[in-house]
Amino acid sequence: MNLRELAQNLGLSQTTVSRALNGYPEVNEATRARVVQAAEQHNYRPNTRAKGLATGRAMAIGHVIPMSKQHEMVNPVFGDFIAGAGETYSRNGYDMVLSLVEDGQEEKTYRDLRGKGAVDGLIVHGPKSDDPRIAMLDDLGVPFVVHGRASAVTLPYAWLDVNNRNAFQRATDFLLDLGHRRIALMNGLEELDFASRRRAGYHDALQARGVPLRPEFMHSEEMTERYGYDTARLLLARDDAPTAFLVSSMITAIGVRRAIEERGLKMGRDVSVITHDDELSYFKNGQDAPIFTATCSSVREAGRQAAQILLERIAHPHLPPPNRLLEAQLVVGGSTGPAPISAKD
Amino acid sequence: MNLRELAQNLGLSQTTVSRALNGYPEVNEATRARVVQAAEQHNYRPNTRAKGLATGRAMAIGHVIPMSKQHEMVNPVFGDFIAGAGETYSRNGYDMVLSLVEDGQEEKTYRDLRGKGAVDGLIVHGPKSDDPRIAMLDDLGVPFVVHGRASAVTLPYAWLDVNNRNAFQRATDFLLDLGHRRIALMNGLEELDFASRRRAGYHDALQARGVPLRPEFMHSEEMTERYGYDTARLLLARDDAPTAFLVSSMITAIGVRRAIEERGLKMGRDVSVITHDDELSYFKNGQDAPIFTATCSSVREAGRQAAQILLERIAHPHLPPPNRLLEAQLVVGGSTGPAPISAKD
DNA sequence: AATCATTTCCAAAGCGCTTTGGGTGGCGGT
DNA sequence: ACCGCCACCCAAAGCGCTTTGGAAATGATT
Repeated sequence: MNLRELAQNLGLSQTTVSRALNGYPEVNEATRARVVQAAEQHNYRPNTRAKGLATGRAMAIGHVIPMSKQHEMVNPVFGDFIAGAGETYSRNGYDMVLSLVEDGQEEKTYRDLRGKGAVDGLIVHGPKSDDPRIAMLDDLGVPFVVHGRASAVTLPYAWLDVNNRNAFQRATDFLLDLGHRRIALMNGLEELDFASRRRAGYHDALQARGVPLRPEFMHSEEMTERYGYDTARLLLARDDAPTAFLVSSMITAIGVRRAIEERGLKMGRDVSVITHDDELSYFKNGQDAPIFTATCSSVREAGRQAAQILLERIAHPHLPPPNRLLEAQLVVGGSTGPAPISAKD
Repeated sequence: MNLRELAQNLGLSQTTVSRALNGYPEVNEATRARVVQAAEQHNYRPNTRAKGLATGRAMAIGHVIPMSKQHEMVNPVFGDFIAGAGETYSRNGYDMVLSLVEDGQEEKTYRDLRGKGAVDGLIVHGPKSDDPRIAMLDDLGVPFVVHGRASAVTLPYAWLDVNNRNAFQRATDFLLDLGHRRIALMNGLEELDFASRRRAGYHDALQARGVPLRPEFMHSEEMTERYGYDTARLLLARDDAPTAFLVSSMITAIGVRRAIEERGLKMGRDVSVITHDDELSYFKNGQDAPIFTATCSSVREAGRQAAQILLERIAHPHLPPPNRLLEAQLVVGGSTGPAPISAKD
């Protein structure tokens, strides 16, 4: 059933039917009711492509998901981020189109999506500190919102980010207050902006207390469970093993926990762990008694808000690009405790 | 830059330019080369919506991701499944459109996507045993492929599934061979078809050896880490605690491990665990020395193949719907061992 | 030189919608 | 009775592409 047929059916012109359906005022309410009812009855849905052609809007948002080439890994937070964004989209009649692209090939994909007219706006995932995509998209003139920031990029752009630096600074402070001095940082890949900000927070906290930075305690990799396990295992085998771990992802923290327990140690007593927690749906950190002490920030909520910002940006492209900085909550769980006396130095 | 401008630029008609670009034979190779070069130079991309309108094909595939209402949870396997499917799509020039929908609302979304003409085909995720979507899509006449099966549906439809029953039967046999008799099953939600097939495999293996089924050892929930922990904790506190766990997801198995270790027991010695492993990218079960004994089947590969089947189905809708049954590998890791003597009954 | 088949190109219709720029009829006001 | 004004509706153009049904030019054949 298309518009023409529907109009014929009703003995009205396409114009009138279209206007009735789209809520224009210049159509009799009685007529509108008739039209709406007929549309419903015939299960009429305006063809997106035709509508898009006529209006010049795609009513779709593009998400380009980078995929690490080496590990063929897609970051698990995307699932929840997209779930959040999807809520906002569907409430506003937008579709979501997804492209999974190998690391570094993203530019072409953005250009394509835009060039083809497949999307009205884009969300940029996983920004690097000096991410070239931002300048490119700005240049292309397509509305976009970055999930995260690109510290080295100076031109204004819309972003939504967690205050990673502050979160990790506070977490480090918390460990220092507990008497820990040998604190390992198990970061994500530091080409990614969020990771370098977290490191900065860790740095600042240590330096403020005069605790020297030890490169052998600072690691940076893709945040798999195995990375957590392997690295923690090596570190715990040292004579001067860390008494605390600051970890960038729940999944990696689980690997760390495995290494701790394998060694016959108890997390929270012998070794402390703080992790960042994106509040992934299948990894809820326990609402009543959190397992991990964690810096918490819902990536799903981030998705919702980023999408909202993007839609506003599409509606008002001339407005200055908005920014939103979400603060993470430091939630105390069972994975932290005072540094063991023997380890104090 | 659109086709008209490009044609004007070249002093050719739109027809010729279109044909040159789309590889039709009736255009001089020299002309074609000129056209292709100009298109490249001007960064020309045909407008998808216009193209779609003209051809009647959307060049897009829809994925409707069900989202559990209660837990607001999106199944973590979707990320990897979609990554696999995405590879196939992009190789074939298809886009992927995603809708996240509350459990049970999926039908409307399918209808919408199809009615709007937004997609040429659909992948059905998370089928229930008697899933109404299949009959509906069949009725709508839209090509689709089910990831999994719906046991109670009799009409022929295209699906791709893991042999869950066989996998869990073999896993149970493996545990029985090791002397385990008290084997707990920690299944996913049994309204989902895969879960009921896994239970059937578990049943069959136990009954073949005359081991009675014990309802108190059979659990079925959404596969979170917490579910694994909570349930295993309760079970392990029993006098007749299970000596082995058969778990439906790696994430839940991690919760089980946590409960085991918290009790001061050692996984693989005191308590055995076998889990199904979808080979999620961030949870690789260790390539050298697998942590868990597991029934392995790459959900990413499933995505690739399901997408492939769908594209073939779109190309040849008249062919009988193909099915593909993937066998899971039983990989022996460190989480299983002989049943403790004391526990033999 | 005339005919015919190929090759190469083109004009125009059409995909299903929105939107511009009116038209028509009824009503109140003068 | 006339005018003007709404309220309601319509015909047709246009979005950017593909595709049908030729036409013109070229080369081969008689």
